[in-house]
Amino acid sequence: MIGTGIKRGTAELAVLSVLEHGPLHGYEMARRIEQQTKGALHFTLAALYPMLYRMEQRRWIRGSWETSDNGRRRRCYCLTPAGKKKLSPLRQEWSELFQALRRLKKVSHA
Amino acid sequence: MIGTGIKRGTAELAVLSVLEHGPLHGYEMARRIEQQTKGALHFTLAALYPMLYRMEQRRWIRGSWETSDNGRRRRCYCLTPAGKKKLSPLRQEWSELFQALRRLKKVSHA
DNA sequence: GCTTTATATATAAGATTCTTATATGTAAGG
DNA sequence: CCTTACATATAAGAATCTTATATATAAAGC
Repeated sequence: MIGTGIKRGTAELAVLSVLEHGPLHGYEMARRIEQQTKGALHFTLAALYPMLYRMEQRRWIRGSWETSDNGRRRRCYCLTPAGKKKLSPLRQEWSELFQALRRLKKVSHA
Repeated sequence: MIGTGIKRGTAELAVLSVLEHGPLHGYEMARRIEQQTKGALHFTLAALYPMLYRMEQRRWIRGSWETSDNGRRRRCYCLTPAGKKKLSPLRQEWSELFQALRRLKKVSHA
């Protein structure tokens, strides 16, 4: 597993990525992210909920209260057009970061 | 450039990477990281110094005061054996994180 | 001589974010 | 019943980051 919780800063990308597939509520997001990364990424729920709130303030995602079949209330989030637009440059940014770190390794080995 | 400052959490890896090449002081570390990553990674010095202090507390690096040729005092840091040992698993961890994020993209596109 | 830029480190204040623990409540399985 | 899974949330404190400021020397330009 990657450290404890999720590596700082990668959480937003992970959330946007799973939401790209379709609307989800917090608990399920955490479950899928953990499952789809085979346990490599683990969300702490207490860190996830405030983060979803912040992302909603920024209008990257939009939440609405739903009542599921079994009567449980839950907050369902979907990507906004703005959030969708952020995804591509955000991935690009992370990709550049990785390359930069690799470059740093190579040079320091030279 | 990657956001402002350096992406959270990657700073430690960057510092250990440049120190692998040989001892350096803070200012020079920041300069080299920026240069070697072609400006992709930028250190804010006010964030760097406390971080070096923390890494020293953890015994990953060791600092000593030096007086350079031109009479300026500066704190020179080198990797400890413990720090060297951390480098490999730390790189592994980041590599796994990247793979996990890619996996998340693929699945969400499926 | 004076000013600016580069070198070099550091701290303070405030904002943000993370961790750990706790609270709440329903539903399903044993 | 009791435990686990579902589902969200907050509080307290720790850790970290940003912006601004302080200090001081040296080199370069004018």
